[in-house]
Amino acid sequence: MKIEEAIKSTKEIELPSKLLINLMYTSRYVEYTVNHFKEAGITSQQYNVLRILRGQRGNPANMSTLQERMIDKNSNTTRLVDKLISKELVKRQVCAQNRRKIEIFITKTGLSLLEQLDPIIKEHNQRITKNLNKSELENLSDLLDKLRND
Amino acid sequence: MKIEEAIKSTKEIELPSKLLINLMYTSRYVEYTVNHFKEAGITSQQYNVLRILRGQRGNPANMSTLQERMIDKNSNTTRLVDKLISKELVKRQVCAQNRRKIEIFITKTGLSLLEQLDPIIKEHNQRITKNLNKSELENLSDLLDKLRND
DNA sequence: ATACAATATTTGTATATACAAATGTATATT
DNA sequence: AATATACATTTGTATATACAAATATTGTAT
Repeated sequence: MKIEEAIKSTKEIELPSKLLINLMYTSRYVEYTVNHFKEAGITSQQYNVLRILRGQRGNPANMSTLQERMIDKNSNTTRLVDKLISKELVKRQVCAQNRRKIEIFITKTGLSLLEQLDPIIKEHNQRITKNLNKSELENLSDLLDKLRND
Repeated sequence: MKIEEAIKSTKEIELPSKLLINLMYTSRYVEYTVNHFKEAGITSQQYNVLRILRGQRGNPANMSTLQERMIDKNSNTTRLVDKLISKELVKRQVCAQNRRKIEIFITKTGLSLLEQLDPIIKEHNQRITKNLNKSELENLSDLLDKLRND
């Protein structure tokens, strides 16, 4: 379905606006199809933080690093991490070198939650992008990169 | 900047996941660049509702129509409309034919707020998409349509 | 050493969102 | 007509988000 149809727009929208609406609409569409996180008892933001922490391969990340790498940068990282701590998926400790900094580590429990989600998410991601072949996926990703290029 | 760089991913991500991350990241990126709404005292969801109502050209929309056409469908439409009413940007009345339904109209104040925002948003949308030429924009929009096609 | 600015994170408070349950209205069935 | 079912929206409640102000720590200049 073309985006104009999807949002039932009557009159023609100019190209830049149309594209941006399409971008946000499609992004929301993709997010709505995901419910693995809810089943696992976390939010997508929390998942995102866990992924960043796993990517650290044993090294801790501090708050500012998390904030910088998160897809949705507007969340309140302190409270987001609080939630993960209460679920025992991460732990926190004050940085010995600089006590303003906090070091966040993913726990064993956190890692095994991710491992449990990995195949489900992989399968889902393939399914949701199934209409596009490899070169279209690459093309689309490149165009998004180019859009952001500032 | 390539998406891997943007989110500082160390190891290679498979294409479908990479694309979906890029999609969400870029969508958020675009949203963060917008602050006209805040200046106008509304949220982007509220703006979205106002746009839908203007698109009705004098005809009312009811709650379910708004919900269906909104970019972000998970908002609580009742309360969102409540906010707009308190700002006198829309008005609501019970449908005479079917009193379960509520008819929402945009007010003169709502319309002139949109008119005031129109050129600002148009200019901004052009600026934020300036790295892509016409055919790239079309191509990108088509790929997003194709992705969603179910 | 003291004062001051810079950095890193947390907290307070207001607002928004998610989602199930409740309400009120219309339509269909007996 | 009474009852059940479907429909459209609202409300309750828990949680999340936004963002400014506060706190704590460090580095730097006097």
